[in-house]
Amino acid sequence: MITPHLLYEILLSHFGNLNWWPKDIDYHKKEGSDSRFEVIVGAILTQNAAWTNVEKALENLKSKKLLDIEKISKLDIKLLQKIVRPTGFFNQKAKRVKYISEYLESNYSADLDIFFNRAVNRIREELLKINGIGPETADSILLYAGNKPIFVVDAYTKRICKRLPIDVNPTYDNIQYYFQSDISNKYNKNEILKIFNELHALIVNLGKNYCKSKPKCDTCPLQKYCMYIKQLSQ
DNA sequence: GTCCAGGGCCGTT
DNA sequence: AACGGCCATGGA
Repeated sequence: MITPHLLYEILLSHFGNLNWWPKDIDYHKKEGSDSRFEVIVGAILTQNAAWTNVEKALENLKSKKLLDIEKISKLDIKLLQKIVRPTGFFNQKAKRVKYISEYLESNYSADLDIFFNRAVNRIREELLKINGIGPETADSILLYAGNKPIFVVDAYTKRICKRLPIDVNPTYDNIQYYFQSDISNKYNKNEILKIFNELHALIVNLGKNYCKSKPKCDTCPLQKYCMYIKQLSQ
């Protein structure tokens, strides 16, 4: 059996640190700027989209000085659609980015310190009520913008849990609970945040390059643990 | 031309 | 509860 902490060790030794979104807790507030809102917008825009396209949209927002909660909550929806166009599904994504901006503006005076400085479960429930924020987007926001110890499950994680001998029923909540409890039992509290952050990135890297819908098992770092390649050859 | 990327909503079964 | 259609651009 493969356990989450073992999966982390294997992938880390194979891929090394990937350094995705902010790795240290103080990153967001460097030099007076606050990149947490950029992470929130990025989490929505990357829904079923390539990150390179998300970067284009974020760059559009930055160059127009519009990467700001108050500005987006007042922004013309047509203009916002044009700005986020490269990420695909731009009609709904423009709405979704506007919804959460309006929400943060009207309920928290656009103050992310107040928004994030509460019990994790409460923030999560609130996020899930906002149209366009599902479990993965909510958890990405909690982990990568809020620095909360939440593990993000995505389509790759589910696929890998189905193929590898991992003892979990592969639904979102089951996988998340299993990964969080296993990692929490094996590591110190101050390491957990970094590991949740890194493990999600490592899994995406594995899913993108090896454990694809048409997998490349011959060079996969998990080949000797995996049973999927045996299923394929039957 | 085809496939698919760091999902979520909504309607049907 | 689980599944399918839909949303849509851009790079491989």
